[in-house]
Amino acid sequence: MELNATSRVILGMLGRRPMSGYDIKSFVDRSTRFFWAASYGQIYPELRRLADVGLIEGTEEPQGGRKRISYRLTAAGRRAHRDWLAAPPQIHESRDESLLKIFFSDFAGPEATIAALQAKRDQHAAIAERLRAIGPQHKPPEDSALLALRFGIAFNDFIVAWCEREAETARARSGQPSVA
Amino acid sequence: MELNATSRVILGMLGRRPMSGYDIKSFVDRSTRFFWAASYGQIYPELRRLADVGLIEGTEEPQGGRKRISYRLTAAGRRAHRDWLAAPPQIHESRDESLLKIFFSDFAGPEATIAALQAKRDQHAAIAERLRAIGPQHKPPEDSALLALRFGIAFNDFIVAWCEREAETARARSGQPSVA
DNA sequence: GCACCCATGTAACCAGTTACATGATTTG
DNA sequence: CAAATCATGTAACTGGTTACATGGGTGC
Repeated sequence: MELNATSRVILGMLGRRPMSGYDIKSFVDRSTRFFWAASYGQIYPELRRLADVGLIEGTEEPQGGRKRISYRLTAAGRRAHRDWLAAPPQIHESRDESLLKIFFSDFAGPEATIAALQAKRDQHAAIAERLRAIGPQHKPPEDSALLALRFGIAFNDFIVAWCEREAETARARSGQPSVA
Repeated sequence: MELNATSRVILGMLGRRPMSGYDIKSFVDRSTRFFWAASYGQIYPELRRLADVGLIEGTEEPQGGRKRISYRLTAAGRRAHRDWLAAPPQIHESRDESLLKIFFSDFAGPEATIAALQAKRDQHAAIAERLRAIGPQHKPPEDSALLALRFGIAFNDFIVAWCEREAETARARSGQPSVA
């Protein structure tokens, strides 16, 4: 029963605590979004499929007249999630337009390379800032989730520093003195 | 005339030199693949579309009885490419299964977190190695392409070091002494 | 002669986003 | 009472990969 990409994050989230589809979506948006997104169009059909194959089970828990289905892992679901965790990671895709621009930038001259480096710098500085902002709000929920957050921050900070350094040397090379 | 994602890499490649669809595909596979992939199923239809809207033009240059269409940028294509380079980067997507595993790893206990860190480390060490291998083969073709390569290497090296550091502290925390 | 590379192209499929429909509840 | 939020769900679309079909050229 080949699990697809979205089911990984669903199983993972339900491994933390029972959740509704809505909960999963909003939690993903506040946590894994930067390296693993999911939309309603994926989540709801996938929840049904996972329930059909017995990896999760849903119980209706309406809040007043507002319907709500809370899902949790079954024993088989816990096993599947554990097995996935133990298996070597496969997927590592990225589409990085800022890096593509750097790659091609000398088509428009050395100033374009510097501009592309600065644009990338700014982009990652903004992400690092957003990641820092979500840090304190969740008080230590689970260790490894915070570890992933720390990774995101460290990693974006690294890119900011790298871009600054390279822009500096590129600026120096193209004759313009560095700071003033 | 909204350009799609694949057309960016096509325009960029043709900005370096005239190429066939086959050339583009194999060059992408040896260069931008890690941060911007493209498949034949995207490239060939897109070449036709770009030619239809006048951003590129193709000339048939059969090599013996083997057919071959070489494409190059038109003036409009050069303009479009330059405009794109100058615009702020938008797309920055990633799907990182190794980080998702770190995120969820404490579901299976602290040893699982350490294992996930090591798995991520190994993955990026392998990528860094592959990037280093392609470095010298292309002797400085264009500066900014090499800059992007250097970015890939630095960035993967950083992740390797980060994972090692975190695995170390995690190991120390879980009682097992670090090296021996 | 076989395997492999050059070269173009498409059909079938899969994954995923966007935008909408629907409706209850809460909050200002 | 309006707007935001909770909540589920789907249809239409977009983007993309995989796998195949086709055929000539090159090297062993």
